[in-house]
Amino acid sequence: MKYKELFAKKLVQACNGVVEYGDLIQRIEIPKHESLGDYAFPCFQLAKFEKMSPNKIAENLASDMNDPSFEKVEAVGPYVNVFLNKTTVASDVIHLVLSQEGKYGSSEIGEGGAVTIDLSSPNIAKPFSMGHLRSTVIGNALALLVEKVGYCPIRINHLGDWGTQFGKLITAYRKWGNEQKVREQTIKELLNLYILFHEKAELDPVLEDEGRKAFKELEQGDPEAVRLWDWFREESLKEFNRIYDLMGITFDSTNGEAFYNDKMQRVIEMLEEKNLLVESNGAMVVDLGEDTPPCLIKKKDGASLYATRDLAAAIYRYETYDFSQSLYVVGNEQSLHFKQLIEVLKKLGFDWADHMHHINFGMMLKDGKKMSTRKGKVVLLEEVLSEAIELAKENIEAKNPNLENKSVIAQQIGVGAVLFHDLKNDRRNDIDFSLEDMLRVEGETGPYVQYTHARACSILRKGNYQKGETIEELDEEAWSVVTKLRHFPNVVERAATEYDPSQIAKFVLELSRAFNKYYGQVRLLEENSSKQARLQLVSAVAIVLQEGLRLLGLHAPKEM
RNA sequence: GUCCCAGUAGCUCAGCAGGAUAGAGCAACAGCCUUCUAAGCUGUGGGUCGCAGGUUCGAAUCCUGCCUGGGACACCA
Repeated sequence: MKYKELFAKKLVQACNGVVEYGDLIQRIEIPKHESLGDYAFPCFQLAKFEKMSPNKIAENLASDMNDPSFEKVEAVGPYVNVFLNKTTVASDVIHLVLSQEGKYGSSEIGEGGAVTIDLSSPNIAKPFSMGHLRSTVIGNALALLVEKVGYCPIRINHLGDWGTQFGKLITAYRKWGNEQKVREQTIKELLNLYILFHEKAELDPVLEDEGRKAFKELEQGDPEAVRLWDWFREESLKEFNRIYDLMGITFDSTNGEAFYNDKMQRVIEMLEEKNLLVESNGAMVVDLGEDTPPCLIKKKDGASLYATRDLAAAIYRYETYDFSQSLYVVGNEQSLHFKQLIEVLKKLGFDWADHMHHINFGMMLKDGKKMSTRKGKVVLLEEVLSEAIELAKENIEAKNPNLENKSVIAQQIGVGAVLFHDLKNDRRNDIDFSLEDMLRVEGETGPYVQYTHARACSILRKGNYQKGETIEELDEEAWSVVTKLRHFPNVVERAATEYDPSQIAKFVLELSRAFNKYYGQVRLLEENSSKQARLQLVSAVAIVLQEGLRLLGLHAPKEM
């Protein structure tokens, strides 16, 4: 929609080019209150150029301006307020949505460039906790968003399947493990062993050394260690896939940390070649100057570290995918790590490191504190999802017992509640875990938006909606709905360029609120001359809600 | 100690490329289902925008300092 641009052009004309178009369009704002119009231009700055009061300037500008797209232009104090022509605009917007359907809001900003997205990345042999939910859900939404604006997303599940923790686990298994028990309940039993290890290690620090030694064996290919590792990995993946299926998330690659095991030597050689590797307290590090702590590359015992593997992974991704951007959806607490990673890559001469972005997010806290796997203080995602689905089922039984496909829809709603709860706020905020909040279905929630969509669909079914009618006139009450629909492409663009799915979440909430209000004020199915125009608006709302929900990874059932 | 992030209504949060009366949801209270799904809508009460300075015609928004909370800071990831 070009109405803002049109307003800016008219302003340039009205002030005889005293101020440039670029300056003007930047200052145009959307008034806080609908009663003040659709766009506003504050005249304070102009008052400095001309020797006139802002109020006077606003009056002059307003009187000089008219266009068929503008219903009214008026000066209110120091502002020029524009009211768009509702009939024209509503007709334009609704037709655009109805003709483009799911493509409405799409763009080609990305020019087909590849965007690798490192997301989810749970640790093998540990339960899939609420903490990993955030990375999974945010990463998936970003993949969908980035695709919407013309990039080609590549979802990489960088499994935590390597590292000293496996040495610890292998050590624990050798000491206290019971094969039978592990076969029966792999993850649960492995978690018990992991917790046990840390309990014992507090009393007997020698265990830590044993754990490190076991990892070293694994890294060097010791057959027995590798056998255990393979087994743990296999079983864990089975469990993770069950959860990913539930959430409808797939990956383009599940190359975890282990995949880079044979690619690290090359990185170390590159670092040596550039004389970047220095010895420090027995370890090998890259010095990053005063402001940044050095990046550890190799431990005293020669074993690799997280940074080493991530360097190899970054290079591998660049060489494999030739990405235009590389995103890492990883918690706040790893900010320093990514800063170091990017700096080391730059020291290696890789300019593309500038296109790597740490998409940080806040932690999932429990009672205001960090959850710790080591102490067994984790909330299991699968349990939360099951509860949410169960609750959705109960709601359906109570409210719409004749619904078909109850269990499918209950799953879509239950999962929707959990995902939306994670996405609706700025990703950088910490979230204190609250099952109650997560299961909520009223107010600012996923099910509220889904419900609104289902209601719109219901109207369309009952009203025998036909495509292709023209819009003569629409209710006054519909204007805020039309305005929301009109803004959708801008919201998509902003959400994508700022890596911020919450903007989509907020948008679908606002659209839902506007639509529900309209729905409450106007009897949409009343037989009169407005009916077809109304149904077209309802159809446009349903399309945009569905697309907004899709971008967040939620389903939009037609009935619920 | 150094660095990063946050502090807005009882609670959870929007708003923060400076602009017109600071907005939602939840919770509380009061209404609305013989008519389109009440997972909804309407109304009421509730705010020194952490504190103190500064920049500006104008600051919740930008700058500085302080307070409070959280996180990171070498062989975990």
